[in-house]
Amino acid sequence: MAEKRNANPSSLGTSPHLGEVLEFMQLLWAVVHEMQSISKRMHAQLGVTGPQRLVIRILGRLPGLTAGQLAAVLHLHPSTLTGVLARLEEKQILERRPDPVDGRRAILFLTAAGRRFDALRAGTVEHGVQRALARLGHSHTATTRRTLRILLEELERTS
Amino acid sequence: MAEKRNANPSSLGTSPHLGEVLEFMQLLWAVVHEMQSISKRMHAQLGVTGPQRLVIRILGRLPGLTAGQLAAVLHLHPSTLTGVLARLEEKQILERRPDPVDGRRAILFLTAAGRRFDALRAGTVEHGVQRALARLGHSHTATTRRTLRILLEELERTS
DNA sequence: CCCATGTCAGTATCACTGAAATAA
DNA sequence: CTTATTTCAGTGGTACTGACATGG
Repeated sequence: MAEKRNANPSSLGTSPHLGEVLEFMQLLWAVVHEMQSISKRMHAQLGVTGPQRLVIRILGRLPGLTAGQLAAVLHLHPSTLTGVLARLEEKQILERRPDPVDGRRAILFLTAAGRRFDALRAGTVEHGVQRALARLGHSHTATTRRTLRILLEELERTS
Repeated sequence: MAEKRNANPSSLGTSPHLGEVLEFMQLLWAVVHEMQSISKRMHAQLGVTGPQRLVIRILGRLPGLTAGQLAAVLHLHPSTLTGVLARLEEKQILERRPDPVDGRRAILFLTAAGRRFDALRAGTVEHGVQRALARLGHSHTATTRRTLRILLEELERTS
């Protein structure tokens, strides 16, 4: 069964028949899919998904964010974030307190358990990204970041 | 402690407090999320999602693929592809014929309706990618493709 | 008998739309 | 009253694991 591991990738994985844009699409969706895949594995092994862990990491750096601010950082719809936060609160990873200044808002903090998740590295998406960045080197990393930002901008324009 | 941290709210999107890897993660998840978002909008407006359309585009170029081959091209688990194909078949976009050579296999073809979807451009993920690639230029496109491939490899190693 | 191909059932997260509740 | 913030209900697609049917 390990035999089926793309015996000849050059004919399928990078098929010359697909054309530049389509090949790029294939690659992009493969990355997207792989991120979701790892996210799924993380959930089975560690108990949190990729997006959930990103929330944890960001709150570790910026405690006391409101839900709306966090949604903006993540480019997420507020109603999507609600579900993510509910799952994290259920697992007692995150604490939601009412903002004393503005009662509509919730401000967000990690619990002690949350800080332990913040410190994890093995088996996370981040771990793979870290290796990729190391392999790319510092200048390529900056270039890639600019490229991703351009891609993101143009995707956001597709409305 | 009465430190006012309400610096530019716009600096949140590119916050300097996050660090290189975490910023990269944020950007990467933003791209992933935007792809899913557009996919959702496509489904509402055109009737097919992003992954479904990628299947259509690839089958348009390579008709007669088997399900297993297609799963390999897409880096998808066969059982995931089953659902995608079922939805496309239901919409009569795709036709599944038994392989005359090997009865376990199904070989896949677009219907006439499927070929119309293959020709669409407006409002698709591809359209945004195309604009981004045009903006990047040919040499940068090649660089980005290499970078994505490295990223994909390292992500796949996160098992 | 054993392996390969593919489907099916069950489970969970994400991502939206649209409406509603609450507070500024 | 109007606007802002967040939650809630409902819908659908993706992605797996593990079991299974069927053909080579």
